[in-house]
Amino acid sequence: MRMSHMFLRTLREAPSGADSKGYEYLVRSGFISQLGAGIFSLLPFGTRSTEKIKKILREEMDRIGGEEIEMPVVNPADIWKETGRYYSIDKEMARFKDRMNRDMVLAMTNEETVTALARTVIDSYKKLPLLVYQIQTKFRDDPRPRAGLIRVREFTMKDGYSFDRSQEGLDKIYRDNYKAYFRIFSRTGLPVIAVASDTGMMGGKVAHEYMYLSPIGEDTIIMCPECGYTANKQVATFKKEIVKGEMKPLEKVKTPEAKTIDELCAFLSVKPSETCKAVFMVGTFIDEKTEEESEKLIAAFVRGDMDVEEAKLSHAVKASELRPAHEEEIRACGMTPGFASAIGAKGDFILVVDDGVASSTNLVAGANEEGYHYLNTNYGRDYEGGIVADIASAKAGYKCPVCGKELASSKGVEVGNIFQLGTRYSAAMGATFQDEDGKEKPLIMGCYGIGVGRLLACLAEEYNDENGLKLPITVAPYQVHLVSLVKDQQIAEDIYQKLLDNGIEVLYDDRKESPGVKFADADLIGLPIRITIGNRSLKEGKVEVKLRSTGEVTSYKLEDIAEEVLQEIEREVKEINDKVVEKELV
RNA sequence: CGGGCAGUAGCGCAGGGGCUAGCGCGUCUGGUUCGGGACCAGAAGGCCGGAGGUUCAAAUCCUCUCUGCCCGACCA
Repeated sequence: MRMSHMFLRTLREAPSGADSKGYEYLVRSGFISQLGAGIFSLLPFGTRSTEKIKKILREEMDRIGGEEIEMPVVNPADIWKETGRYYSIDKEMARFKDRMNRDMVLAMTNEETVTALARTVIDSYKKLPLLVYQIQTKFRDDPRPRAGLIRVREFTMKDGYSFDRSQEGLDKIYRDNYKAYFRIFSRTGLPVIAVASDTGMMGGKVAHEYMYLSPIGEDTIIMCPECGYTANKQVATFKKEIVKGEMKPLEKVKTPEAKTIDELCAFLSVKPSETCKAVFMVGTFIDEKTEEESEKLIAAFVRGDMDVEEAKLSHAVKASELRPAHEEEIRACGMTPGFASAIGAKGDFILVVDDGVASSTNLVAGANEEGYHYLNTNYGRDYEGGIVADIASAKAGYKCPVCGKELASSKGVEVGNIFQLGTRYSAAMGATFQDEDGKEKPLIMGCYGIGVGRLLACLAEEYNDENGLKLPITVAPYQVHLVSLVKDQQIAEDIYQKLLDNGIEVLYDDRKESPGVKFADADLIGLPIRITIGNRSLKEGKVEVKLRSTGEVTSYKLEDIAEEVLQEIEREVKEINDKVVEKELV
């Protein structure tokens, strides 16, 4: 491609609001352009890089037996009503009516669509397992897009769906995808880790997220440097140190002005781990049959030295949504904010007790009376019932649930996820197959997603320096940047042609610009191999080759240039392929 | 959805009641340069986000509204 006629404008200054280097360079070098909040155009460079990522996705999905399909973005709402997600997903899904006044949605993911397809295509166990995937546009009306391409509203996603007849079959295809994902990310050059994750709106049980560890990430990952345990903070567990002793008699004490755990501990001279903390939320529940929404107060109790993890709590009570409770709602159930416990509570609420509280003895807790606390409260003796579950937040410094060593935490960007869906969708939509025993059974499904734009954003974040991008050769928009500094265009034209004839992807800077401008742009765009044609080396019949990754410069004879470049391309591709990660799910 | 900030030339910004709205970069013309964002001369380009109001006079003050960014709630 000749730069003199490209649909491109490089920027000297950072766009306002660019908070990360990766995003800044993607805009400045002309990969992407913003149209609205969380809505971007891909310019030629962005499109080419994206296409390379898609090619890797296709190769790796095909490798594990995937078949590419393309499903519609616009869906009739009916199928979303069948699974109930039309009601359970809030404003994040764009909805509209067509001219006949029919309810329509923009499919933000395609479980419903693919299940509707499976209904018509799959009838016998003999066809199973099946794996289909697509690379398609998604629109999710995120309330808060941010950080360039990291969190957007419209994006391209590779979403795959598997169908099988047994859990064992699902386990296998899930493992295949798990492995394929590591190959995909490592072929693009992005370092990722897989972490156990929350299933969120997808439903289902087993799930993993692929995380690119970076401070620009919004997810928190808990990991054990010792044994390798990793999990998203939303589901991470940890070893709770339980203080167990002889149960002592309940005792009410005056604790004026001790509304917080800190104040309480200071006043009574106890440790936070010897207290019990109340957190009140109101959950929204949807009746699966009538689809009616109702709200209910949730009183959650964790030990004073821990915090409630909302995702865990939400799972424990099976709520579709949680919000903080108002004071009146708490009082209506006989509990006193600031001095609350479940002892003496009444009315219709859901009690959730962290297992760390349930198994501890003699905790200090509120007496549900302004200015009073109880000493020596014990679950099972002073109050009982409700749900006992792990609802506490894991933190760095806590003990690893596996090996007991100290946990660490890191920020990460979720670039991919895989879910075992089970029969959540097939059962709701009647997507069945006839099994060997002649019986109709719901298909057992899995789904597998990778955000293509987000992946590019992470790569830009991982590969840059003070001058611009330096994407790996497997995802760079072109392989070679040919920069001509000499007046006689013919020499450059000849080399350009020669490189093209050898099947090399060349960006040819044929613009009438000063050397400084050309070099600055070349650094900014950061193609892996730069060929400079200048009088300095031309005198000796040579041109210079500079590698973006290392800065290494070598001169080659004019007649050898295509050959040398081909070798360098091969070397760089091999370097990445040698590092392809083959990782099995354990 | 709450809290904060901002919309002025293609991009980055200044100007905060007064006469023709500026600067840097970019763009166009001509010339000189030509290995790290060159120089000289000339030029084009703005209903100052939108709608109402106050005023003799509004980019500037007031009200409403739209849009974007940051923090939080939220989110794959």
